[in-house]
Amino acid sequence: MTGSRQKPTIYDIAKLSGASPSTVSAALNGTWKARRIGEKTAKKIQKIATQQGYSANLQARGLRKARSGLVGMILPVHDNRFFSSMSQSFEAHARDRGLCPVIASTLRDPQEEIRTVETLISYAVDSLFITGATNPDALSEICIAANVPHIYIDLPGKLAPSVVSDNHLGAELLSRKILQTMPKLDDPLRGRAYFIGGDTDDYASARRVEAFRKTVTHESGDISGDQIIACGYAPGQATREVKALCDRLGGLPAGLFVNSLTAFEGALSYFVTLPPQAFDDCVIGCYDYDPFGAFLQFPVHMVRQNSDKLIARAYEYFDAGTTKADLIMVEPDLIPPRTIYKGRFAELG
Amino acid sequence: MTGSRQKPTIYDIAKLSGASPSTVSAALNGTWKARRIGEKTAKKIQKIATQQGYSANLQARGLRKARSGLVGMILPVHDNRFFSSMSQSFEAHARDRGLCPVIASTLRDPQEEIRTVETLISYAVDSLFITGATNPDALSEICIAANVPHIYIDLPGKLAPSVVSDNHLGAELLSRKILQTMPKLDDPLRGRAYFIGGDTDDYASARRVEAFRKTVTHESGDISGDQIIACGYAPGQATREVKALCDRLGGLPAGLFVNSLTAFEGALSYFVTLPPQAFDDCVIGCYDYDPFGAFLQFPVHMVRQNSDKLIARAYEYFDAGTTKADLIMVEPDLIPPRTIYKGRFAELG
DNA sequence: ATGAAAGCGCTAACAA
DNA sequence: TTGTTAGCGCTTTCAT
Repeated sequence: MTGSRQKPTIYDIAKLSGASPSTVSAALNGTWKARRIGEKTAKKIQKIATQQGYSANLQARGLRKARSGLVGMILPVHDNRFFSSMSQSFEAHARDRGLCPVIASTLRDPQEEIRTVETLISYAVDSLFITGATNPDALSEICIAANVPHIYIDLPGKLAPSVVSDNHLGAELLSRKILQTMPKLDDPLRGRAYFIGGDTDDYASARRVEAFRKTVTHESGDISGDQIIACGYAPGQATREVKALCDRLGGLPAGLFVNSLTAFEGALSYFVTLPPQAFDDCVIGCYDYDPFGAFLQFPVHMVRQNSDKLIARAYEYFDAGTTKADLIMVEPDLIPPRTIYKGRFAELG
Repeated sequence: MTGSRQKPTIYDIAKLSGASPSTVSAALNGTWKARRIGEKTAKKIQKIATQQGYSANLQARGLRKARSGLVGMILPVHDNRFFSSMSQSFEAHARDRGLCPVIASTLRDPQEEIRTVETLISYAVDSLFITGATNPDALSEICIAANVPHIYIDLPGKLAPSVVSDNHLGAELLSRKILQTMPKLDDPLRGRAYFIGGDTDDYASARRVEAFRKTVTHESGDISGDQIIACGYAPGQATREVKALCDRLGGLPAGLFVNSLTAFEGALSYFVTLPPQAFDDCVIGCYDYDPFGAFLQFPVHMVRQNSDKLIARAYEYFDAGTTKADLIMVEPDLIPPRTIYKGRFAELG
């Protein structure tokens, strides 16, 4: 069994090459030119290292240099289109910078968020990306105490820079699209646009409601309180509310702004009970994107939060080395019905 | 600026408490009972540590103990329902064991897979979960050389234990369901079941085709080669092939076994061009699950690979400390049409 | 152009 | 019951 041999260290390579450990170290970590090691020495050492299957112990290096080469990200769940595409981007950008990404989900549990941030800090992550935190400021305090640069994605923190999707703009685009393309109906109540789903305590939803309000008021002169049904994100609740709305109106409204994929799923489970022609005089929009939206029996406008752009901006912020707490806005994309979006990683299944 | 202070070490705590570093170490890492440290000493130290905001430097611990407390997983992409739910399970199980999960995607690039495995090994991961590898054996060699326990998920490796979804069983269940519920049509060609999508070079698909073959032969006495259209996973290709098939048959076949979500997406982009009644005499099944399948205008049976079970079995294997290279089979679930599956993390958006 | 040696923060013998 | 000490593998002055 040769398989159980230990991994070689710089001391092993030093012995084999006749050079000292520090020379080996320099030869192998790229600093040899700066350290004025002879080219032939360096090459020789590198050759031996390769032969021996040497690779640096990154824990040891991290310990010595007090930076690990790890970048951390915390998010609520992996199992979600938005967050998983963030992971994908986060990772790609980390690789571009020679860093090793560590992504952890916290299940929207404040305790878990704190524990996770502490764990990542214990592994000496060089910086931390935080998304979907329930209590940003508590996390910032921990990071600040540990001297770890951090940035919030999609949800602003007061104590650190943040990159957020421009919810107001996205909702405005979607609202306007709905209002401008929806049919004129005789029934005044059915002829209006309705906003469904989400929680106005939530930063993102509050901004979207605000934009919906503004746009509807702008286009139709006024808006009534019952046009906004912020019934939370749970699919079941959305199902009930959409059904109640349609029962009240005697049919689908002319316009429907659905404020999240989960609410959309809920609405859909009511929609499948409807005949196809029920959708003839209704324009539907969904804030959030899922490719399957393209395959429904009725067209639906979707807003796609550009996760890659959010992540890219965050990295750029760190690259720039700026230090003041900024709020960086990223515009979302309005996706026309029946569009199958091809993203950066679209060809991979 | 108190924020820029360094993190306290056991030496700081030692000074403050009057105890020695090793006593502090034991008091703070839980080994103090075994080390026969007095309870009051331990408590005092712990109190001071908390006050000082101490947390262990896990790199240093890892270096000393030669195990990092990290568990690695590599997968092709994050941005995929199956893999992201694997991530979710992988992480939950890691947490249960007090380990820190590091998940890396390799974009189905053999070079990237190797680089990533090497990186994770350099961080001294305690074990490695590998899924969707293009060249398992090469990765095993690296892991074996570095003495890192590893396990393959969903794709068997020859040199290490593997937990795989029982593709044969899943395909058999789905095939049987399709065959037993599909309508009897007068047209003999339309009256058959067809298999579309996937690549027979691929381990999983090969097993599925095998099961489809067997089941069809068993139920209808024989099978013709043109019932199997393994046209790859690309949506575009599936669109073309489904369209060609329907053109040839003069309508949808009585049964259609679609062999992946991506192929299904492709089929759907043809289906949206069809009138709803086109689906009246066609039973559709899809190997792989997406909740949006529940919202289509026609019913579709889906097979859900139970990612949580795959991961759980893999962890159990390590827990058991067994060493021989096993092949562990996990049965997938057949999901009836219009079912919105509620998983372990279903309530989290 | 290269080597010797200290030390990053922690744990684990071994002493006491 | 607790302290002393060596050393995990690496980087980095400081010498030479």
